[in-house]
Amino acid sequence: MPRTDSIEVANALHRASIRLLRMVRAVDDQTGVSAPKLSALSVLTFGGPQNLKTLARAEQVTPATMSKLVSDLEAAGLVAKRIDRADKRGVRIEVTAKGRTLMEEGRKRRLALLNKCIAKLTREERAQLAEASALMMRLAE
Amino acid sequence: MPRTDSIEVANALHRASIRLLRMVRAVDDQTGVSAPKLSALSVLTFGGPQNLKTLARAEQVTPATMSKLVSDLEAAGLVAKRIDRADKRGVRIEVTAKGRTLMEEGRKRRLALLNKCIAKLTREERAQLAEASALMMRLAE
DNA sequence: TTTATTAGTTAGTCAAACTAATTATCTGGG
DNA sequence: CCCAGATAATTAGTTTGACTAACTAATAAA
Repeated sequence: MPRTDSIEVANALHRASIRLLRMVRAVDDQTGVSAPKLSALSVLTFGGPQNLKTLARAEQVTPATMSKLVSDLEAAGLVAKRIDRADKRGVRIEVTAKGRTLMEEGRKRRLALLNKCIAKLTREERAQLAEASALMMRLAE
Repeated sequence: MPRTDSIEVANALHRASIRLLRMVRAVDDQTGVSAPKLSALSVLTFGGPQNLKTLARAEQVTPATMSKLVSDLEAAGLVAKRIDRADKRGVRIEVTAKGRTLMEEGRKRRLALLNKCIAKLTREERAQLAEASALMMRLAE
């Protein structure tokens, strides 16, 4: 039975989170695209086309930082930029077919990894983790 | 009732982990010491004095990277280095009193944050998170 | 219509990661 | 016993991603 006082729970969660993210990153590295770029690409894939400022805020970086990430993604052919017709200062950034393919391959790789670990858990344990995720989101609100 | 298939659980955990670490980092930033340095300091505090190679492995960085982190920590008076008597190639790195104080203050700040969130959970929810942490560690083995 | 604001980019800086090369020390096989 | 090779740490140099500040271009407001 694990300890349930705040500080112990927090430390355990902290360590576990670090480990988990490290494992996922190892798989994502295989795409050849860095984590910050992959993350931005993911936002564009699942959140749809958007302008630079919105994307920067979603990723919690400055517009200047995002500008560079996006221009690198564009050079790699993973996103396309187009000037916003309504406001010519703005750009509309969207994922290309190549970008989508890369994301899909990443998803497959991640799934392959999962079949080697999460699948080993029982249905009950998976449910436990799913509920814990919801609690963690509530915590960090 | 959250979904329990692998890919959904994994995505939920991934997002939750990112959020949680981001929240903790905001507090740790107040120490004025960067996350990588703070992490190394933590290993030294709880794992005791050790040589550079061991510390580098614990933090999963190259000895070259750790060498710089440690020399910065030394310049800040948070750790002390001493040549190993048994093997003069090696150094013994240990936390100073100042380093311990900083860690302790960090712990207090983190606790203060926790009293504003984890404490809001019920005893049962905390137990749930504690068990989930253990599962996450098993996942990432 | 002039002034202020907003969107994005560019330039320059910094920290932290890496690899490769260097220095100093240790160790084992002839 | 001693030298060749291994090992510990550091140093040099590069890359990436973060920042701020300064800039251009376009829009909004006075």
